[in-house]
Amino acid sequence: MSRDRAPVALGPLTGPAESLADQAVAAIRAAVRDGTLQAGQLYSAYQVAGYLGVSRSPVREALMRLAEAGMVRFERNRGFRIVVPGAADIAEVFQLRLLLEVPAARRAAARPPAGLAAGLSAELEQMRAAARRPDERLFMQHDQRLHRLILEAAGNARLAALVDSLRDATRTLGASTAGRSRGLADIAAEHAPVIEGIAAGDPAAAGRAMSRHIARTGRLLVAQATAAGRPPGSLGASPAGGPDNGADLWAAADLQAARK
Amino acid sequence: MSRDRAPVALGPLTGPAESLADQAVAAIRAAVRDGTLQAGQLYSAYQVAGYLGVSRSPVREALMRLAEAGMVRFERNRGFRIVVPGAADIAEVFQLRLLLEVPAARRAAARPPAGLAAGLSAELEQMRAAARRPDERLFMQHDQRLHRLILEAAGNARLAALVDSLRDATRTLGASTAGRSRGLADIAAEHAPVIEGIAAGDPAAAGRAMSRHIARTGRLLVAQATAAGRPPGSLGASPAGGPDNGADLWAAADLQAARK
DNA sequence: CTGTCGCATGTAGCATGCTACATGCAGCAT
DNA sequence: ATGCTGCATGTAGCATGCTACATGCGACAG
Repeated sequence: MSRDRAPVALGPLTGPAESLADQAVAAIRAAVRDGTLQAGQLYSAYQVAGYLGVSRSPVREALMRLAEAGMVRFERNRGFRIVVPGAADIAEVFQLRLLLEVPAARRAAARPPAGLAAGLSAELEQMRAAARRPDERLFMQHDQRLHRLILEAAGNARLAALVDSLRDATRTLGASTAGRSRGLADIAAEHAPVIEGIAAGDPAAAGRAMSRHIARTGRLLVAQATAAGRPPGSLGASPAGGPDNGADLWAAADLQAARK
Repeated sequence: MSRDRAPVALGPLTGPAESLADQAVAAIRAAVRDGTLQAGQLYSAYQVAGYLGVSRSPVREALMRLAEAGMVRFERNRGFRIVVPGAADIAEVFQLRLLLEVPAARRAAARPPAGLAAGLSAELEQMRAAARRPDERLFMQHDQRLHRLILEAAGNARLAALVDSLRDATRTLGASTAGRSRGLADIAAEHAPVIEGIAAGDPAAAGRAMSRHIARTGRLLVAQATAAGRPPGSLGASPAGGPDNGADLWAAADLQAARK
């Protein structure tokens, strides 16, 4: 090493921490949120590329990632479509979220990192504020952040990433549920006992509360999808499924059995 | 509709059910299994494309999917590397498998589809046969099939796909554990109580057996990765992790708590 | 002998060209 | 009128061209 040289401490620049494909993913997610890309409608990677001012490659890559998450679906030589998850899809996603997020909440309560409870309370407060406006987009944003804090506290990065991916599959549902805005405050309230359980270091309570919250949300969305059928005319991919669709989120029942 | 025409019933050809990218994924997985692509070594999409006789596009796509599963890692402007999972990675994967496969086993036992028990027994027999040879590759193949049968029986397609993806991340470990071939019969034996539990329609027993099996495997691999350090000189990406690495697969302990 | 620099080499990432194919619609036979 | 057929249109998927950059190595200054 050289002798005298001003020691410079610079972040390694992180490189292009955000490749065009990453940006495209974010842009498409945003476009779906605000309705620029409507669910059920057929689009092409061509137009999206032009719309974003980049070539088709990164757009295609972004779409493929989202397709793997179940948010979009490719139709060979036709285009791609924003997927409206059917009741069966919603049930699957929420079954998985139960399996993953409930233990995460327990873990977070058992070994809460410093400052976790404070961060959670802050997010909850933001959710309540957003519910009062009401601003559903903002609400969902803080909801996601709250859940993410818990998942990260569980200390398993893959778990957090997985749940993020699962949320993508049901992302179209949040914005499309008009008239449900009245329930935002209720949804926020469901998070309170989770936070209390974590703050109190009570894994069982935190897990129970999280289980209730997710199961309730899942049941509501499944029922909504089942009842509404296909209101606008979009076709929700409902592969198989059968009549006992969702099986009332068997994981919830499964957890009950395990807790016996 | 026309009047008289022989009604022909042909499968819709499934289209190119196997795109080049899909084939590339399979080929790369196989190459990793049989050592054509060595873990820790640096390769490029260029050479793989030539090796497979296709262009870089589908190869890149395949690599990106595998990267998302954690099997390979891209290094900007350098190439890609078959990831040797560190102890922390292994712990994460097996935590998740516990969270997902244990409930799946319970569900399969609670609602066993027709013929499931028979199929499971057949796979187990194949595993035993492979253990006697011993043929580790064949063994692992039937092991995966057995697990997949259970996951599919749980009736959640995403769950099955997820676990498949998780297996990719630890795929390099199976073939590299020389001298462990003696334990193949033991591993096969661990599956027996799972099958019995499912056949008997006893969810609790099936779940317990599956939990033991996965936790044991995970602990073994974590210990192996921790002890061996880095034998050949390959660098296993061990981001953070700390000393309490793996935390003995907290999910296992978490399940104990839940079963209280 | 040691540390630094410049260059050749090779890659990921992005842009763009090319092909087979799925669909919609007009024209035609019936 | 009605159902089939051929073609124009537009897309996914694959192949290929292009650029910035990360690294290894050898020349060279100190």
